[in-house]
Amino acid sequence: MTKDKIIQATIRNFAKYGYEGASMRKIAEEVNIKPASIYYFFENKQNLFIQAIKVILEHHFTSMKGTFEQYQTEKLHTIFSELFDNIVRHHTSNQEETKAYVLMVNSAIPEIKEEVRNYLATYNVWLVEQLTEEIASRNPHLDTSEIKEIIDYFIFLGNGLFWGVIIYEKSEMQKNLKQATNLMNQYLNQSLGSEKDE
Amino acid sequence: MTKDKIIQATIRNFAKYGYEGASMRKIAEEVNIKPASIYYFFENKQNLFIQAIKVILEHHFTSMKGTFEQYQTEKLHTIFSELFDNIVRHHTSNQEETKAYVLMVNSAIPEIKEEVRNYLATYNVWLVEQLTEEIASRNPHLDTSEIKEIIDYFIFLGNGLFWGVIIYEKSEMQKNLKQATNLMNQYLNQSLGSEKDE
Amino acid sequence: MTKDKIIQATIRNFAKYGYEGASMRKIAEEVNIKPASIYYFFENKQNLFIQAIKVILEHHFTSMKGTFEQYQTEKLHTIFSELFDNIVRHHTSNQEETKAYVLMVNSAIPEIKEEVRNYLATYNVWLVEQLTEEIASRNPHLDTSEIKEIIDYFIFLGNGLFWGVIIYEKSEMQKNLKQATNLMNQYLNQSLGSEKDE
Amino acid sequence: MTKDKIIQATIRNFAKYGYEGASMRKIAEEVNIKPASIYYFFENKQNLFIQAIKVILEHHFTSMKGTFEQYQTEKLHTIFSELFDNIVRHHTSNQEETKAYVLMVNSAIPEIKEEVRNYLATYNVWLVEQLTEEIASRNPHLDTSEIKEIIDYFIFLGNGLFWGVIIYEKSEMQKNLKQATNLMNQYLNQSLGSEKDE
DNA sequence: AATGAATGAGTCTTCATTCAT
DNA sequence: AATGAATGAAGACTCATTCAT
Repeated sequence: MTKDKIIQATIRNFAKYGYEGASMRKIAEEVNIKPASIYYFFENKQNLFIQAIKVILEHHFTSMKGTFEQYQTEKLHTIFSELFDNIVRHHTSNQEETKAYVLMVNSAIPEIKEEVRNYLATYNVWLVEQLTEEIASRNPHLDTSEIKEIIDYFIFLGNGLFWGVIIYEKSEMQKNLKQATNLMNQYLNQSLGSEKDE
Repeated sequence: MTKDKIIQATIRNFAKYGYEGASMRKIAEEVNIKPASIYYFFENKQNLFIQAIKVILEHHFTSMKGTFEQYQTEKLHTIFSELFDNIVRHHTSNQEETKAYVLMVNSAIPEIKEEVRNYLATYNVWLVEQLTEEIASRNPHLDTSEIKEIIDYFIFLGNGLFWGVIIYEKSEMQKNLKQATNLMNQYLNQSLGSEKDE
Repeated sequence: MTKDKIIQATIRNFAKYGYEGASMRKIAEEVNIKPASIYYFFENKQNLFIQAIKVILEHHFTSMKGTFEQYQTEKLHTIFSELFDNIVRHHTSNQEETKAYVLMVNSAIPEIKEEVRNYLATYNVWLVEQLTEEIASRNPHLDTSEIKEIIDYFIFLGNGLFWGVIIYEKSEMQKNLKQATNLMNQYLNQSLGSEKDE
Repeated sequence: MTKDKIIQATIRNFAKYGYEGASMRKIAEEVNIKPASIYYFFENKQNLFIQAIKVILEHHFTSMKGTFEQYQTEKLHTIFSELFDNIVRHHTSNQEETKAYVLMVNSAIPEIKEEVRNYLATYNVWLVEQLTEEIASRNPHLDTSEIKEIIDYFIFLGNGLFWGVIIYEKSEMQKNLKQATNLMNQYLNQSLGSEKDE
């Protein structure tokens, strides 16, 4: 479908050139249509880019949610480790979306920045909710703030992984992945005491 | 000096709008000169931006080097903790340079990307050299690969801090800073065995 | 009927934006159809506008003719006064058509200008013929050129009324209407001598 | 000077094609520069047209004021007759400005319409003030409302002349001019009684 | 050291129009 | 009778850059 192809080309061009650097002409060229035709599907450039962004963010959410649901019943160490793994996997295999995401985060277009910041907030809420439940059910003795701290460490390590994907080659990320997992396990073990977390 | 003012305006505009989004006209406006005047000091747009980038990277290097030299003689835990602290301090108090840096890393302009990648490599070599020396002198029993592993963990945690500065408010970074320090200390303690590192 | 609705929307848009400023898209929007659908009824933009113009001019002619026939048998003063009244009434209650008319008169589209100039000429001939007959029958002693002069004064005062409708509010036109009538009566009385005009 | 030439070309194009029909490219062509160069002198299209309009209106005011001052000391009949003469002379010898003026009066661009409406109001105030003084000084027995009525008749007849310039050829306007003068004199004589107005 | 004037190339966008359905 | 999809041409405007002064 033409509309989808336009979105995909927009993501590619956004990642490569940024919002201002990307041009309707180049996007059209990649879809093998004329620039004017884009305006049949999208109101204007900003609108097109916002819709492209929504696709990227939904894709990210779907990916993380899928992983979470798949490993929900495993032990905590596994859940965290698999989530780390998915962060790296998702972003390395969707490098353009990831680069676009980095550009969006500080976009000069308020609507774009807003869109991403909102997503980040929503995603965070979801993540905290899900993880809180899994941690609490496995460790009834932990209070809310202790649980929140564990999650915060997880998120912090996830940030390290994310930025790694941006500056390192895909192949180098295995090392980072192992580091994140090690540090998280180490922290978990200490934090949960000597008990097993099941 | 006009030339410096142009560089500073360029950094601000680069951070805000990216390379393509930044315009000679706006930069000139901020310096209270006419666009044509910029060409007295800089060959062209690309050249101007490359020189601005050099200023940013040198500034970063100076900052990190300063911290390193200041705490070089302290114990390892302190060195790492102070370096983390400086990462956060430098980037939060130079947000525009930091945002510009994020844009440069994947710039569509090869010369810009190259410039940053080269710096990153150089900086890394310097960091590894310095840290290797300090770690080795304090832990003669560690072999090269063990030392390298410690440094890698440090860098990984530094990446988490860096990305945090981009997406969180300045005030939230203290939590991240503590997390990085904790994890590093924990790792160091385990990695260096039960011995003191002095 | 769709075709009529298109014509009406065209008149509205012509009045508001002029020929070049009016767009097929906006016209279609006002009729709740798609631009492509207009082409089922009209060959192209110019054709559509010419047909809209014809509607405006026919409407004007019908209006003036109606008034003339209604008061044909009255005394001259009344005929002129009622015609003035109708000029004001017709144009104030069809402001869009009137504004469109003003734009047409000097349109850059030769076909449009032509259409209106032809109408103006035809209308003038009709008016002169009708008025000549009525004046002559009531004043057998007047020769052709004397009659023509009376008509010319009437037309001149009508022009003043017409332009008044364009630049003044509807409410202000009563004053103008009275002025035209006064001046015409005054002129008629002097021109026809002290005799009654019946 | 380039800027002036642009203004003149703008007036010509505005008169011929209207605001939307006139294009920066055509204007530039007539001045033998490139469209981009216009933007060195004028912020944008609207701004350019507003400045062109100001030139037209100032020109009109200068013209009317000049005539008024020249004949100020003559008897009333002469003043009115010369003002009529100047209305016709000014508008026939500046047909493009006059046509532009007609388009402005109902422009879809609020700023343009506003500009002209403001001028019309200001001009009217000036005219009424000047004429009031001259009429009053020559006819001390007239009260304000009687004076105002005379002026209103003058303005009404002026409107008829103005619209005549738009729809008739220059050569036909002599007849209109004579009609306006006759009607005004006739009205003046009746209005001022049988007395001389000096 | 700075700029007024100018421009070619390119930006996003709108427009009238077409044509298969 | 109507439209979804598409486009060539043109619109206003911006941009980096030049060059004489």
